Amino acid sequence: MEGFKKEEIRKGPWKVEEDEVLINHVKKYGPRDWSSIRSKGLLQRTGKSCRLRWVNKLRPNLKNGCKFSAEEEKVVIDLQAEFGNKWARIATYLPGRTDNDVKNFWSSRQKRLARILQTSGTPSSSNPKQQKSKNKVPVFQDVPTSEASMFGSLMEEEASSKACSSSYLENPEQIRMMPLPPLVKSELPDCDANLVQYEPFFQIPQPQPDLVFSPESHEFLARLDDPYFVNVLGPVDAAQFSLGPPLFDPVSSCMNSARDVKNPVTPDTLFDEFPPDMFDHIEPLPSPSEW
DNA sequence: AAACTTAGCAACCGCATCTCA
DNA sequence: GTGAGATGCGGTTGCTAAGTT
Repeated sequence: MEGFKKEEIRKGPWKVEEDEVLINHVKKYGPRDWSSIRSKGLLQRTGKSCRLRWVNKLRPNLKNGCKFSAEEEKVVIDLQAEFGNKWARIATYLPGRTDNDVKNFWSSRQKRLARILQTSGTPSSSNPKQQKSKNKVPVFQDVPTSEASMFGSLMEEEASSKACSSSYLENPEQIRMMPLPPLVKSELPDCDANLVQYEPFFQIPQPQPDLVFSPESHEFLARLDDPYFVNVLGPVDAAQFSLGPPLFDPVSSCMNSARDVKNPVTPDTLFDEFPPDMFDHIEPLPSPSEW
């Protein structure tokens, strides 16, 4: 029985003792030879599992338990637009974040967005109470992934930039014109104290009782089912969002305060294609500090 | 207070790529 | 050149805490 147990591969949550063993292994041999941990009988975990645990939780200097700051959010959004779902690559621009962190962050964000989309697409259910429940998170089944992803970014950025000023996405001129709100230190306990977030300073108009989409909005929503949606919109591709080193240094940017957002190289121009009342009825999103 | 929903996170799985004998 | 094992990556799942009804 004992021998049988030793053959078993343990799965599920890691115990503190297991973490200690893993840490000791890394101290001795470095972050490699993961499979030898099991073959030596140190842990009943696969090499893959050990590596994942180390990379995602035990590695030094991880920002565990710290929510994404507005700046980190911006970096993820920008780099996702440029690289696509290359989470590991994106994570290299975010000190202390893992690909898993980025992936989870993006996934949550997309779900939120999908809900907003669904809500906004059904004007008849403008009752907020109805909207909050019953809304199974829709997957973008009718919209090809790339389009859904792209649209996802943009939709929410528009909403969040108004709702919580998470970082950017008003056009540069507007940003320059905007009186800066008072800065508040993030109150998240484990976070980098240097990270500063804005208090919300935009207000989204409350939903109208009888919401009516403009003809432009109807046309736009109809396009969501069009597999060639992106083509319809014109030359919108990742390259357009490219930030390029001269304009943007994600590493330093994410370590600086939100005040330093001065390179609004964003998909703003794309919004020119959107009907102006497209987002009028969207409820404000909570600021990132409230997630 | 209980039931239900949602968001966030940790971990697993399968596939791709790399390394090395 | 090739095959096996190790490693890396992205997608997905399942659990839990918090919020809502």
